[in-house]
Amino acid sequence: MGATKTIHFTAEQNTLATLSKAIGHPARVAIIEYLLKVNTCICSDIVEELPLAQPTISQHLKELKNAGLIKGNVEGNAICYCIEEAGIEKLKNYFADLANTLAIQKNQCC
Amino acid sequence: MGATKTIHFTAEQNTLATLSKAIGHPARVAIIEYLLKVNTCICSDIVEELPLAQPTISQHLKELKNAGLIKGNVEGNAICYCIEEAGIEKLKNYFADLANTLAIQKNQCC
DNA sequence: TAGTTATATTGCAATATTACAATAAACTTT
DNA sequence: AAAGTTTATTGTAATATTGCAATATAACTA
Repeated sequence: MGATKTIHFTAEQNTLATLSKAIGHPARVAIIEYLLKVNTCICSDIVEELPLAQPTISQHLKELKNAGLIKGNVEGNAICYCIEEAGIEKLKNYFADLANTLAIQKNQCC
Repeated sequence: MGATKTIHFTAEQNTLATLSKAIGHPARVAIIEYLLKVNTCICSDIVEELPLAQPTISQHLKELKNAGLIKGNVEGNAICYCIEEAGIEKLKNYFADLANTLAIQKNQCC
């Protein structure tokens, strides 16, 4: 055993889990925040910015890309990464709905 | 190596990563959604609901509790679990702010 | 073309996560 | 008290993640 039993859950549940998991690491939070800060999308000065080795950051970028939270365009010999709005939007909406439903129910428990 | 280098990141980044990581598993998404659905907070009929063994679910509940996404009250020999609004609220706000900043910047890249 | 720059891949070690059977702990009911 | 119910813990196996050095790949520059 040891592998997540994705088959048993809905596509929506798996999608949200994948997105959340992708942000579930401080380095990846830092990458997203850096991309947001520099606005104009920057390649890997991120390596300069974070206390991690280049291969490690490359790996984190790959995970964020796979999850649909960032996208990358080749630009000369560099790669221009930036935030993929759709992914952030999904997370925003999910938690907004969740919080909203909770508020309506007035959390009448415990 | 292999352990996350939490020390190098801000408390906010680590907090968000912890919260996100906690939802980063479909079973835990399913648990949150079940707790939301039944409203009145239910103990572990969750075991009946999910295709996972009782110890596995107990473990997932523990992680959600540690992350601050659910809370549990002892009620006789059972435990009444329910959603911890504060945790959901943090996630909601974070992603709302993120999406908002993105919208303002018009995502002018790539 | 040789050198430089930017990024990805590979291989590996350390650690964490996921899942479950078996068992324990704590309370309820009979 | 004995039996049942509910949840947590322990131990263990399988798998995944994190991180990096070394190396590869690709494009640009001189």
